[in-house]
Amino acid sequence: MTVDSPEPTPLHARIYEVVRMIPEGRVATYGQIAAMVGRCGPRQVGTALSRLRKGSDVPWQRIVNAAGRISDRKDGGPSSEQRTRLQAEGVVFTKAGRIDLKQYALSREEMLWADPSSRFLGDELDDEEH
DNA sequence: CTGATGACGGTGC
DNA sequence: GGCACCGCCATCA
Repeated sequence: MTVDSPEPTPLHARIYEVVRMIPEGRVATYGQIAAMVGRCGPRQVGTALSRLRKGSDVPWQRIVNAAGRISDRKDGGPSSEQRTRLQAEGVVFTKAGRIDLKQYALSREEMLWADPSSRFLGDELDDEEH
């Protein structure tokens, strides 16, 4: 191949690895992924996902923004494919087109799966509804 | 190296 | 709940 393969940077590879840990039927916010990966902001997560190649095994549809909404893409609107794929996993959208993060997003405990040693949750545990 | 960009988040109103 | 601003930071031209 004469063309150089768009090999993901180490950071992006790490992000993909974390995203793959999200169970089917659940979601995570860009911020959560960033916290789990560490040393990167939410934007890097979005950038990494935007660079995914079609047919990748990364469940990119499970990443939504902090508002529980599907982020708009450069093209303009939100990805309809993302919504379809999430609904196929059982994720329910509200009438306003939003996902109840309290119900579907990863809990603090679940975020530890990525890296138990990391203390991205430096704060005290509050009483999470649900 | 410098500047622009982007699938974002927190805060304030 | 919604909107405007600013901050963040790896990537890319």
